Amino acid sequence: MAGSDTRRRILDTALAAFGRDGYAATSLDALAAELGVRKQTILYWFPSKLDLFEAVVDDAAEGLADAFDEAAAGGLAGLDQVQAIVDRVFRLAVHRPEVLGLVREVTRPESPTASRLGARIRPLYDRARDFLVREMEAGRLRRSDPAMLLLSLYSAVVGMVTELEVQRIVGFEPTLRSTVMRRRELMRFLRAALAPEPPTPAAP
Amino acid sequence: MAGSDTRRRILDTALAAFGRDGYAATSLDALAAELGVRKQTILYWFPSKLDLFEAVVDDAAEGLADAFDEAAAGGLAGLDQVQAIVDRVFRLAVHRPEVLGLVREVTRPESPTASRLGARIRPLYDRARDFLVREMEAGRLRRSDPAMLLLSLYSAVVGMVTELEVQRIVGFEPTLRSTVMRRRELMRFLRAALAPEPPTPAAP
DNA sequence: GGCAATGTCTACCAATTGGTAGAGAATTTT
DNA sequence: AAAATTCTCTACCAATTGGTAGACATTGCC
Repeated sequence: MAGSDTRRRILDTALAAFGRDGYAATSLDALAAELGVRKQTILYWFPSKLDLFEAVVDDAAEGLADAFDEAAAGGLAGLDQVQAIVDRVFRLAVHRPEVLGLVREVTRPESPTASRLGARIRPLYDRARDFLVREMEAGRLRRSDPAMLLLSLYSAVVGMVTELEVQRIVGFEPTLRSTVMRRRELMRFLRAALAPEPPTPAAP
Repeated sequence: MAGSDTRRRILDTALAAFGRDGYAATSLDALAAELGVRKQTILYWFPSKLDLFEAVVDDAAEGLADAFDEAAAGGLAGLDQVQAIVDRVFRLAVHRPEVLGLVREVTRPESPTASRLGARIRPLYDRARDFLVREMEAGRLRRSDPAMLLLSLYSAVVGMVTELEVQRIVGFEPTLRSTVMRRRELMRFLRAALAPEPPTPAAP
């Protein structure tokens, strides 16, 4: 069963390449060269480039779901749970940046694979939404439209994690240290935005 | 001077195409067909595809700078100024979504044009940073690392504006109405995160 | 009218693309 | 050991890619 190992290696390398360079800029030949294998071997395991891409998307979605499951397993509440998820996504971003790069690639307007990722991610979205509603009703998070809030969170987290180049432009070399700082600052930002309103302080 | 009009049309169409489909997925032939012209006409005005792309990036950077200038011209302070800029970026995103799509394309890891956009955007960044520092010192914005804060803002705004597909996945059809809602919700988010701390309310 | 500059075109080209056909190992099954 | 299955390979291919060379038209200038 050395073959199934090949399949796994193709998926991993393809995820990295698609996530880094995008679908169009990744050629099967280049991928094969990186794998030390012929292009036809790839086409044996995946009948076409698009099929490969879809398999990669499924694979990445699974990875994301696992990460979320792990972060949600602690059964935390309110901002602590939010923090746990942010931490987990950051960790994913550090040692597998391709995954989030791929998300960015798939969520391109008019991408035919978008709905595929959507279907895989939908359960995560529903769970997150339910969580937010519950926590808002319990008064542990500030009240607001949960769907909108999720978009804000998604944008802030993925953006912060993904836009490495923007950070470089702005003068942050993405070291491990700066990543820790980024995560801390992001959490401060999120805490400020999400903390329940204080019980109407006396007017100044 | 019909030629200079052609040049302009090429830039506009290329911006739309690069911003929508990305650099690699945009072929000169397709671009030419969309323009009703032969590929060689494009190569007459821009010596190579990369040259065209760089010109497009410069063009987009100019558009962004103009938008910021316009939003900053009012000389507002604190959250009002932030809101004015967010409004302006949203307006840009509604009637020229390609521009932000291009930003996303350029800020891909290892993109050779990233530094180009960076150089063009740098003055904007410096101005924004100065503004934030000033407003924090004046007590009109919550104190925090201005560079980090800018990244948070950038991520939240661009993310919210760009990730149309994510929104579709999540069930938001991007109508004009929903865009207004998104902007409102984002501003609520930002206000909560940026408003100066209230003068320590009495402990509950 | 002649002439030079400008702009768009036709005709190619070499390289690369995703993909097909099928040979030849290696491994498993019988 | 023979046969069948599984896997990777070589050999091609048609289409598309970015780009070159140069003909042809149009325009403004003298």
